[in-house]
Amino acid sequence: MKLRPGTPVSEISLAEEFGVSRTPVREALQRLDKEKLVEIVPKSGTFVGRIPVSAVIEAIVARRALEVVIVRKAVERATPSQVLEFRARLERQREIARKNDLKTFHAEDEAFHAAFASVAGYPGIWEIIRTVKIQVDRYRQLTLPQEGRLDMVIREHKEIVDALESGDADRAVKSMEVHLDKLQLDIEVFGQTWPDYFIHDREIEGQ
Amino acid sequence: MKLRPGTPVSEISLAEEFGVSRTPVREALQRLDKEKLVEIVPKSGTFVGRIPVSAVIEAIVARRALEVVIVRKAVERATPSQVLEFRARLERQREIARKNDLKTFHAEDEAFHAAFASVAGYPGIWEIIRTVKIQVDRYRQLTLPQEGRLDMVIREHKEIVDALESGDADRAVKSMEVHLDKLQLDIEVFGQTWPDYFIHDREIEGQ
DNA sequence: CACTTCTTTCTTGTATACAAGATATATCTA
DNA sequence: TAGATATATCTTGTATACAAGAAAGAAGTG
Repeated sequence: MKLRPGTPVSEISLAEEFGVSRTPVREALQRLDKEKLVEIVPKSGTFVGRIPVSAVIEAIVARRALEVVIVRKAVERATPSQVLEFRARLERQREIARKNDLKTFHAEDEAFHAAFASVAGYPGIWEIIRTVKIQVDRYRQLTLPQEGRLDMVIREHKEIVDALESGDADRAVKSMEVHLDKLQLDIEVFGQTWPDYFIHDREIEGQ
Repeated sequence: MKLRPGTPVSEISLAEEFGVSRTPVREALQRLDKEKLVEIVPKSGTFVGRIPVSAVIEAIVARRALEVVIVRKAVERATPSQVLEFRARLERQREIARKNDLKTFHAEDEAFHAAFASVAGYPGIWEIIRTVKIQVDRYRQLTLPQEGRLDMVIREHKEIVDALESGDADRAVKSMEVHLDKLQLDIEVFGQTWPDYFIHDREIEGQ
């Protein structure tokens, strides 16, 4: 994890680093504040955002619900060429997994899911998912990557693509649910291990 | 509709109106820009956002998916006192409907749905719904309120609460789906009637 | 030594001046 | 008059100066 939650990030130091004034830095930080990636405390300082535990839980729930809708629509609209593109993606994932390149694999995984949203004609819904996913990804960066996880993910992806190709919407939805349910890890326990990195419901003010 | 889409809203005029400088106005406008409520064109001007047709369609789909999750969880977690609060809300809605106070009714309707999210323990998901809902609400302000619509809404609300009270999650979900499906109006036709108020997919750039 | 109080220094919040591009207007030219 | 061109004026983008509060440190006090 590059920047530990709670680490101060002052506007002026960022401005100097990027060679610009405080104004554009401020605007960028305000956007990040809204996405809960930083916490701006008036007259005090700006800090790398702690991960709101409840947000992670809700993000997983929300993502699941939205991806189910996406995959159902994708089955309805997918063309044969698009199905073949998914096959290509699966093969690419296998190649990346062989090299054990986690960073690239994560990017390709995200592209895989984004592709379903694109096929479904729901780019806006993917945008929502991408937003809530950020906190989940941040959380997952703290967990150790499990042995054989990549191959498991690819098998689940393949099952979804198989269902897509067969045109079986219910099966595709079921596969997607199975795939996404793997994200439900023991967050509460984890939040107690690195308490400073997380923020619990009670601490959240306003809004 | 108070401000017609496309109407220019300059930073300096807003600053004078509120008696502050451009800086805080800019920050507010940037937030609105992200929510697609205004469109900031660099070096040109800021305008009241046109309603992205595709966003409205996707918003309805996304909201439906998320509210289904919410209502299912709400049935699971609702306490008797919370059920009674919903009964009180229904009665209040009837009172407002009798006065034909559309503005208040809309606020109460939103509070009704927000209450389910609260009971479900998903305030963050409601925040997502609230965000996507904005464009839908803006669109609906352009449609004429239909005769007897309020009574219909209340009946649908009552059906959801009845299901909640009986603890029948599937029935509650079904009722919510029926309720929300009423939002699916003929958007495409409408977008052609007032073309300037809307923005179609092709016109959207970047982001 | 422990505690309180005051001062200094840091942070973000706001106002303002200037830069740069887009757009509308006026002017020139055929 | 019609069109093209140049100018003026508008907009947002950026830099900087100052204000106000928070936080950390120093100094005083028991």
